[in-house]
Amino acid sequence: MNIGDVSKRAGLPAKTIRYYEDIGLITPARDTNGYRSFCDSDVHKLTFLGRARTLGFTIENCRDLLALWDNQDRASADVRAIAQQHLAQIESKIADLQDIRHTLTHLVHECAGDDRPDCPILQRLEEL
Amino acid sequence: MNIGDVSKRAGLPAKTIRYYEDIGLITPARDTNGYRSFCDSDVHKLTFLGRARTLGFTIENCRDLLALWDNQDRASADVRAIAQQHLAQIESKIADLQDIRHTLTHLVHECAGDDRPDCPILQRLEEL
DNA sequence: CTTGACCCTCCAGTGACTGGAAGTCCTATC
DNA sequence: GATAGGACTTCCAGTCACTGGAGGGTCAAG
Repeated sequence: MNIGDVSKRAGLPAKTIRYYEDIGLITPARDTNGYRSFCDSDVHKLTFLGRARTLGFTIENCRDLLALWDNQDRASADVRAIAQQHLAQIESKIADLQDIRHTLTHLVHECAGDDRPDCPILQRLEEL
Repeated sequence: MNIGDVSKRAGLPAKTIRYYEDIGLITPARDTNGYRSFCDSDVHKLTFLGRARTLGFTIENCRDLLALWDNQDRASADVRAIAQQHLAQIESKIADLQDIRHTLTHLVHECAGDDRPDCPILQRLEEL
């Protein structure tokens, strides 16, 4: 299977797939003409990667998850640890953004938003 | 005032301050020895920038906000528009992350997290 | 006169791609 | 057989907002 088909099947841009090969996440075979020749397992891995990335796992997380996925002797605790740590990061990021949202909402509400120059947003950015 | 003092006062790393000069956000004077010589207005601007960046405004937003801040004839509506647009982006990012959190929480709860290989997290990343 | 803290510039790297140039290969049509 | 187009290849550069480090100049204290 060529990269274009795989791209459609896995839902990843061809560029991204080449990049994943570059950094060693996949190692597709090559045809005599130099074209990458993907097998089902490659497509499977790429789909897996796409899902994991959608959930915000870093590439290094993905590398670890793929290794565990490949390893039949894995302990599910190892997978869970990665997911749990990632979850904690997501939660802290949400909290940060919620703080920011709070402040911004406040500022936007306070500002008249007309053609006069007086603006509490700018004032608060000075004083905050 | 030298960059070290400004760094403390504005709460920004010296590296960042040099970078902000590089990209034209500030233009501090120079002493005869080549050292940057910051005036109060520079420090004021840098503090403003620090605040805006903390709230997640992009550098280009900051550039616009600084210009409005400098411009006594500004309309507060222009400032508000920038803040409002940014707020919308923050809110959409929060929503995305909350979706991810939802899924991840689910997965983590389902996984036994013991020394057996069976792992619903990996399964779901295949199927999802 | 030396030590150590501070300052300077310039280059490279981060993460995870993405865009584009320049060239090869395959397939279909005339 | 020529040609047009699309798909594929590699390689280089750019994104965003810094950050780290090398290699060197400057300054104040002892």
